[in-house]
Amino acid sequence: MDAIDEEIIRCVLRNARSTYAEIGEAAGLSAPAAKRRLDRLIATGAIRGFTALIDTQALGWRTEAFIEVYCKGHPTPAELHQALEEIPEVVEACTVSGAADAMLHMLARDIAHLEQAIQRVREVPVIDRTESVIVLSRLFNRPRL
Amino acid sequence: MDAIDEEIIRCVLRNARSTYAEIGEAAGLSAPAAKRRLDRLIATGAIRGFTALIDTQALGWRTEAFIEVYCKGHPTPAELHQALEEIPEVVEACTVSGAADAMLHMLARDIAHLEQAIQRVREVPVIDRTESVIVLSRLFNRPRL
DNA sequence: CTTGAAACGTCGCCGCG
DNA sequence: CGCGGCGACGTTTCAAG
Repeated sequence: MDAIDEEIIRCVLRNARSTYAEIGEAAGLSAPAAKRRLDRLIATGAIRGFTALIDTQALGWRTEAFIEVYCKGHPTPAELHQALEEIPEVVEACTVSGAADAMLHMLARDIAHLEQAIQRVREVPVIDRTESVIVLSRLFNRPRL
Repeated sequence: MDAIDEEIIRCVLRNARSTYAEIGEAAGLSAPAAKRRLDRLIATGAIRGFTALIDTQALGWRTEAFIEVYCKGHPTPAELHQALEEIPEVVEACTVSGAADAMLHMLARDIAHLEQAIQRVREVPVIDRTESVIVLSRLFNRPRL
């Protein structure tokens, strides 16, 4: 994990479909060397995968919300993980400090769909109640780093 | 935008570095046809780009937080956008319903770094105060859809 | 790092609905 | 006329030296 690896990460963060020659150029390496570095970053888990940035608006998923989750008792992170992963509208889930136990990021086609998905969250036995914050407009969403 | 395009999107969401032959196989198309579809999805903006999923833990960015932002007066989304985009630790920003005006998702190396970045957020003239929720553990983070 | 063979990206052309 | 398949050529990948 050195400056060259960071340069490679910056490159695939900007465009995951870069060729190894392009990655190598960005990092000052030949294409085969760039491939070995990238393969190693994937093998060690520093890079978890490659994905596309989808315009959810264009696909009709226009409704987004942050949901604060309050639990009954003290469920383990693993229990929450398992229960919430079953709900595809939950895009992101974290346990958090403060009054709430967890924070969810949810994505749905419309308000009706969101309501139905939140209903499924509330039906998780260990979850007591939720507090929703609806997203009005997404200002930006930066590729990390 | 039909079922074939959705299949292509699911494929590149799962692995943005898929070859056109793989994308085509997933969608029931030949490689050139898959490329034409993918190029069109990019051209129309349905696909905004391709990026890597980085294990931020492995790179020493271990501290994450959600920040509720309360503003003075009624700034436009554009004003907030411009001010917040200057702060690289702000990974995501949305205007929201409810008591707060905006919700930020921030990423930092450690608590000291986060504190310093939140300080910069507070120095934005239009921002009145912030409320931080520190992420304890990330349960999951799903590629959307 | 360089090499050479295999795989892939890319383009033009043609056929179909 | 848009859309998909096919074939061909230049480029990229990738393992061996």
